[in-house]
Amino acid sequence: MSDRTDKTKTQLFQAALQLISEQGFAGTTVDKIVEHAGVSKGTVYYHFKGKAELVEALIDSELEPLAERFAAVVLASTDPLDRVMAFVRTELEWIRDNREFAKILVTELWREDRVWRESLVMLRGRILAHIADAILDGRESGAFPADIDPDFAASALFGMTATTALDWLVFYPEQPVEHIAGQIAALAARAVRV
Amino acid sequence: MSDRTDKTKTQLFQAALQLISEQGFAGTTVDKIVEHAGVSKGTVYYHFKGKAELVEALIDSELEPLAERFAAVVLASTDPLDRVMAFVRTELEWIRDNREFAKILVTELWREDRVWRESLVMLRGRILAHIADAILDGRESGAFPADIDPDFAASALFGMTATTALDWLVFYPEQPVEHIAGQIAALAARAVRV
Amino acid sequence: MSDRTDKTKTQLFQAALQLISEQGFAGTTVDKIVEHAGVSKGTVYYHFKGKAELVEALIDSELEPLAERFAAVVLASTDPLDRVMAFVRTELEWIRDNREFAKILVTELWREDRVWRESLVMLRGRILAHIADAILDGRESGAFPADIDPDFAASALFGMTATTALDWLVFYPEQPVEHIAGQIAALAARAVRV
Amino acid sequence: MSDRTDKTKTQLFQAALQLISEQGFAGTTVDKIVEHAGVSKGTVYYHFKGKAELVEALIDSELEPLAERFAAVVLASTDPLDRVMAFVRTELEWIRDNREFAKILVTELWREDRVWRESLVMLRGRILAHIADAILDGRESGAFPADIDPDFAASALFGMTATTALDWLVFYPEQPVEHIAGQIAALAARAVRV
DNA sequence: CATGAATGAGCCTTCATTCAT
DNA sequence: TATGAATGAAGGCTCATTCAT
Repeated sequence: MSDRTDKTKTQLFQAALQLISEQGFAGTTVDKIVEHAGVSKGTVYYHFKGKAELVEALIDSELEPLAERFAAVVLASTDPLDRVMAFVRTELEWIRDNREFAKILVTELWREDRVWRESLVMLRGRILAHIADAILDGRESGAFPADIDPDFAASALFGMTATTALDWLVFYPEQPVEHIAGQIAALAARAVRV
Repeated sequence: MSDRTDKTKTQLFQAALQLISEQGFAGTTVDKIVEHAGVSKGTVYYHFKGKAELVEALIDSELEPLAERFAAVVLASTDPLDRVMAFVRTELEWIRDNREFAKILVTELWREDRVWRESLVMLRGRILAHIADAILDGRESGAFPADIDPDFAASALFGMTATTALDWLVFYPEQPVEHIAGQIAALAARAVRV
Repeated sequence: MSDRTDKTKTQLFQAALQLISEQGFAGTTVDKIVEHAGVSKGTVYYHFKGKAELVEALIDSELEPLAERFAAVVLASTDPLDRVMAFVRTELEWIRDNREFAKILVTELWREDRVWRESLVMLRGRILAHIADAILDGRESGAFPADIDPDFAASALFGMTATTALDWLVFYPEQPVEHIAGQIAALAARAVRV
Repeated sequence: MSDRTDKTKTQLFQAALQLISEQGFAGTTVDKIVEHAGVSKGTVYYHFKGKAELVEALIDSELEPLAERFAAVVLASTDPLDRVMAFVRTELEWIRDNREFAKILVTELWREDRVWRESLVMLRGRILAHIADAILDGRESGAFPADIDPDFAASALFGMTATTALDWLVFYPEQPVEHIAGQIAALAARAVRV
């Protein structure tokens, strides 16, 4: 992949990311994307099979670093609760910094007719595996309830954090992030402890 | 509103509900709806201003009973924890029985370009107010932590239940509902304890 | 099918026929057709599944009368040679009067990727069956050679007439039709004699 | 023209010939051709003015040998009927061996909007001249009818052979070639004899 | 109250061609 | 001599909406 190709794809990704977060996938036309990116329409179809594949590539390129960040964070400690809290904090920070992209993820994750769904599901699996692992550790060491289902709890913590953060950012954006973070952390910590 | 009007609207609602739950809002054309409903295309525009208004009316007609159900459930007890748990259980049951419609709600709630968004936000407010009220009671009675933010906790419990239930129904549909219910209830109960 | 629908389809057929005979199928855009027909673009897609289906319907509507004309002509006599000559003459006249449409038929008949190919092949079969029948009669009565293959000879006479007529009309349009007719008739008559 | 240029053009010709015979001219994109030929897209425009000129050059390169073959065959004898029959047999063999290319020729010959049409028409003229010459000989020697039009008859024989052969190959490919050859030869022989 | 033919703006995509390297 | 990224005009098609009946 040449430098020129690299640059063009980056421009397309940035334009698509901004527009889709603002107007959704269906509402974002290829015309708008290329106008924003400053390239011609045919360029999209030179680099990608179509609009959907462009978005798929965009999602992949955005999510790969995210998955790695989660992995690093969760592996940074050995204490189960620390690991869970680090995970929740990281998720929260990421949503705060990528609010629009996070909205895309939530609204697209359960749609079964999207070509990039597989990417999202795979990513979700990789991320949740880390946190489920930490919960399993905590359950076995007695720090977490004996009857907790690690996979399920991981899903619950992830979803609670995501939707709550979005709710707050969308409906009450004036609230300081620290307050949200503290509240989510407190709820999460209580939810898993014995 | 005559009987004939009533019947026509009902047919349109049923067709739209089924199709949108299967193929999304954008994927559901007016043509498909009227074909399913067994009426002509012009009929939609005789009864509604357009497709969006039809969906809005549909959502209103579906959600009103839901809001009332939540209100009744939460008011049925005076014990804070009972009220919270009843709420979670009701939400779970509703998602289980209206899985596709629940998907619509989640994927549409944060989209700011939908005409029916106001309906959804209003509904969310009404529902969350009940549970926030219960949490406030619990905080004041000492049953729940003193530093819990009722609005925030309500949002968190609601979101956790919704996303987790959907996760499970979509990704692991073979899991028995009882298991999900038990795990969500346990997490929720722990999350609000002192 | 209402009167209005009838009228619209007729307009579309006329426009498509003229344009395709002038510029071929691929060269004839839907935009051009609707402009010529005086209707809007969407009308094509209201009445037909797409451009190809419009052309298919057009071909069907044009060819049906042609097939009937051939049938009537061939059945008008009982003398084998008369029947064959009447067939050749009719084919020639039709090509002379529908020169452009005839070009379409020849250039499309052997293309295997056209949706209307089946229509053309069916028509060819129906037409050739009549002439093959006449040739078989002639063979059995001794008027035609004993070893002549009726199906084959029918195909040969049909093709000879068609390509020769087109050749002359396209390459030497100044030649009087009578000369062509006489020559073709003489060749055909000799070709089947004992 | 360097060796490299030669090799590149040959690769492009081979790729184009195969693809066009399979998918037609319009269905064969420059992208497909260069991919098949293993060269880059710009190469086509370095060696040719465009797609059409590439095809024109291809047709010229393919047809030149064919024209020479016809010339040689027709000139190999002095007996008019032998010459005519040799011509028909050669045409038939060529169509049998180049079935797809023959289809291209038939479907393109009457289209007036192709840049290579001139090539085809010129070729047709050269080929038909040979056979018309033989027929003229036969007419003057009394072997053929006195009122036969040589140009016309040449066109008729050529067209009859071509369309009949294609008909058979396309619609009844299981028929042995010998049967077709015998029938065409018999028809042709009868058609021109006194 | 209902119909359904007609509309047309807007969409995604194709593809021959250009041009800087 | 060759490359391949970029171009943009043009095409077929969708679909919410209108309107005469």
